[in-house]
Amino acid sequence: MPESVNTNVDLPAEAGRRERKRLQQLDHLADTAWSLFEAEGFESVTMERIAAAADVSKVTLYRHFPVKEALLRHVFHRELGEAWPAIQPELARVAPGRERLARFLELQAAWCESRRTFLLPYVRYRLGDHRLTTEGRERSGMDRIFAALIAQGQATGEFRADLPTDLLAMHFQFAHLATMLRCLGDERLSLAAEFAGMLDLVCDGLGVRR
Amino acid sequence: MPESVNTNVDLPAEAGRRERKRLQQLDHLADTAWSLFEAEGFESVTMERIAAAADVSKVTLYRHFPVKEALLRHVFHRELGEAWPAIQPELARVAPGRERLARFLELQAAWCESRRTFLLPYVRYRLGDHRLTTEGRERSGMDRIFAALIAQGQATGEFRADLPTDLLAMHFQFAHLATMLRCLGDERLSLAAEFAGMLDLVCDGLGVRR
DNA sequence: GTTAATTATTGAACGTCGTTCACTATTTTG
DNA sequence: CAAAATAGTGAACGACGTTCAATAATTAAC
Repeated sequence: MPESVNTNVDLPAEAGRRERKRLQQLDHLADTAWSLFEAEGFESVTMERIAAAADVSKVTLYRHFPVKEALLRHVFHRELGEAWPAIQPELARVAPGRERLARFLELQAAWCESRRTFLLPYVRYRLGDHRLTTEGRERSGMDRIFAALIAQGQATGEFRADLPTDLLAMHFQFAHLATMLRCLGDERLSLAAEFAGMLDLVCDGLGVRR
Repeated sequence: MPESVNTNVDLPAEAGRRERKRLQQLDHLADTAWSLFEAEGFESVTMERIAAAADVSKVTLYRHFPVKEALLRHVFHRELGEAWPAIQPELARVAPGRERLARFLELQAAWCESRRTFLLPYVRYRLGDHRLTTEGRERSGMDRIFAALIAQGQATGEFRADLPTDLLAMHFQFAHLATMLRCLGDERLSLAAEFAGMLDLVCDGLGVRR
């Protein structure tokens, strides 16, 4: 009896006109950047050209996206938000905890393959990001999802509850990013397989099971 | 009866005069940079000023250290090499595997505290580094030590041997760096305590022990 | 021991990054 | 409507990291 997955990715929460304009400005800038990235590659495109293509001052672009990688983050985060309605029922089909995490990673692996070209700068960016470790701050979509899925496993007693969910989620996310980094550096590795191995290692641990 | 710990940190392996000069050039540049960092902080010091202070062209500096963080890496790595003779017998006193890893992390925590100021840029740099995931390449001192300590645990049967040592070491190092990042962002956290928690989590895993 | 190939170093110039500043326009609040 | 907060602009700036042609030192080959 699969209850609600409950991982609220994002709620726009309609505010004033200024906020609305800001959000569509974010989308406009990210869309412009993305088409340039696809046409010429991430490295080749400069912030100045993105600003020019979006018909916006460089300062304005930097105000919204302090570094180029943040544009990738916006696109990816938005894609996740759009795909979420389809993912959620898929997750609800399997048992919470480890099995559900595994299912999510499978879906994620497929998406990653389709974005492989632009994933490396994004992963590097996320790894160096403070937000991965600081609690309470605005977290990425992925972060919230991992935390929710892990909390479900804790609720069923499958995962240990003697450590805070956020700490477990942080470690899981680092293992996740590490695995992505590993696969991106070696074409021969399959993300799906490496994700499965990672989940096994993170759940069972380094030590042998007694 | 503690056998040899066997984690060969570095062997100079005396080569020609050119290599010898190169190595002392590395030390000279790193020493110059380090004294500037201590006097004015890591962020404030530019590569140009380091080059000037070392009486060397900017191009020469960049040839040896492609980014500023690599200077930190050189200093830290050298410090580890110098401290290693004192660390090794200390590790040999306790059982291999988890206990020895714990002891190493304790010693490391103390060293980290003394370098806290300059640790953040270093950790970020290492996280984004490809070498953390690619196999076979020249690895950092820490990487080699973790791999050796884990291999010892595998040899005694305490750690699982169904996955390659290098993969376990990679995950351990990411958990290690993640924990450091976490502590550096929150003054209230004690590195020693968080390292202990990390080891517990990595060894026992996310799942509850049956 | 002279020659040839490799490697280290240099200065100058360049493009990009990301920031600063003073200024204008728009939206929001009271 | 006035005051305050928020977006946007252009120009300039310091720093990053790279490129280039040219010179000096080391190593290898004949």
